[in-house]
Amino acid sequence: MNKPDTASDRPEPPTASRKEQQAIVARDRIVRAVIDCLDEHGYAETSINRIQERAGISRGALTHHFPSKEELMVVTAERLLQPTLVPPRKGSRQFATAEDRIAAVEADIVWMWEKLVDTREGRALLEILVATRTDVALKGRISETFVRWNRAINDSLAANYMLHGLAEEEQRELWTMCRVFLRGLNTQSQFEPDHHARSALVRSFARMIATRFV
Amino acid sequence: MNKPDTASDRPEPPTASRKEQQAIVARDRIVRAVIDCLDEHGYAETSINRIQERAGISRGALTHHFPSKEELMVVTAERLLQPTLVPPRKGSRQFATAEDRIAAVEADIVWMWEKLVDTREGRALLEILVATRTDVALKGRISETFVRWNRAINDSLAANYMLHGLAEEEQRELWTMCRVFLRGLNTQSQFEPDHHARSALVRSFARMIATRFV
DNA sequence: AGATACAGAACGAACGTTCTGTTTGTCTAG
DNA sequence: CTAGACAAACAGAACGTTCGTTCTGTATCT
Repeated sequence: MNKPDTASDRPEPPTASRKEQQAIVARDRIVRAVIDCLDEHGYAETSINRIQERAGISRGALTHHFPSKEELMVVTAERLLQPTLVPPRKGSRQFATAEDRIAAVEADIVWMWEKLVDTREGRALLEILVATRTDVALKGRISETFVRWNRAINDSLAANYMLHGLAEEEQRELWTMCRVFLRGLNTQSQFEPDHHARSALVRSFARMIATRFV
Repeated sequence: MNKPDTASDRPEPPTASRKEQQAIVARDRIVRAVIDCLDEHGYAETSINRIQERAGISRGALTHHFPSKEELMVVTAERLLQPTLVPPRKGSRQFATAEDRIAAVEADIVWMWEKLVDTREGRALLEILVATRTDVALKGRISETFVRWNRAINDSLAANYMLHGLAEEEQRELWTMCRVFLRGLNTQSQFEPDHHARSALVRSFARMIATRFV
């Protein structure tokens, strides 16, 4: 994306020209509209018409930036995955006591639920995820992205909480369980409409997982 | 499916007439086709045309038994939920030692994954579940069914493993975590295509949960 | 006879894509 | 500095297809 410009000579900064900036803004509006539509209406009811209407742009502009619906979903999926790679708290951390570590892990799991999963973006991603399972064209385009993301976030999380007494493989497994659980929780509202009950479930689960970090 | 006919005489059993039986068979074929389509093509691509083709019946027959697509999904959802209410092993159980109970819980969680969740039916249910989140008409028809099912299965599971040393509320919470986790695992194949790795994750999770049953 | 099971044509609406214009920055020759 | 060619950004009509529903008609069982 960005050129690795050295500081020395920079006649042209990575400044986007007016036209480029215009395009970036438009694409952003569109992707934002896709996310909103996926959250509010689900994958099956997220049509080009609806996206166009939501984004407040013309049909021509939409098809200009995204020639096909598949392209739209691929870009949106990548946009949704990208910010979740940032670790909950910046930098690697040192913990004085085991309790400190447990409390930190527990808090971060709750944070993931509230800020990453139980959000418009989290629900939109789930819609794409479920749709990708059966859409071969979509799968061919983004399945590799999903796999890479999975590895990246595993490494990122493990590095942040690295514990010498516990096998690295087991720590990765625990974090994977977290992601799987939180994703499943996004469908639990059908069975348990009470939002507070689901929050309590997250906390219980977080505590259970955290205590496994010896 | 099969009548439990005893060989002797049965003058007026709840025997369905020929026409009724015909209808039952047809409806069954259709629901079966819906489940297959949901598993193979997802909710968005499960059209009336496809269902009709898959079931091998005419358009008229389909609309006769199910006047609308919504009706089709409601009936299918109920059909999918019903068998999962059966406890993994019949009858209430007594456990001599704590290890026995742990092993039993662990085995049953793996059983749930293999026989209920990681199946055509499990994936089809997930499709309906996700679609129901945003489809208000569908939600209005079956959301109550989902809530009732959740209560029923909670009671069923808790009754089967009732442990006096552990608060009932906590046991229900653990079983809920199981269902949420397994449901989430059905979307994990996008990130972790290796089926064996997911099986290993189920076993690790099952062991973790089981050991919580003190 | 009358209801039920089935068959298939016909419906308008909405889908995603493709196409032809029009406007608007960008870049370059003079 | 500017005229003008050119490409990108945008607008919207039109495409053929498929969607779910409605309908008229026929066969079969009660």
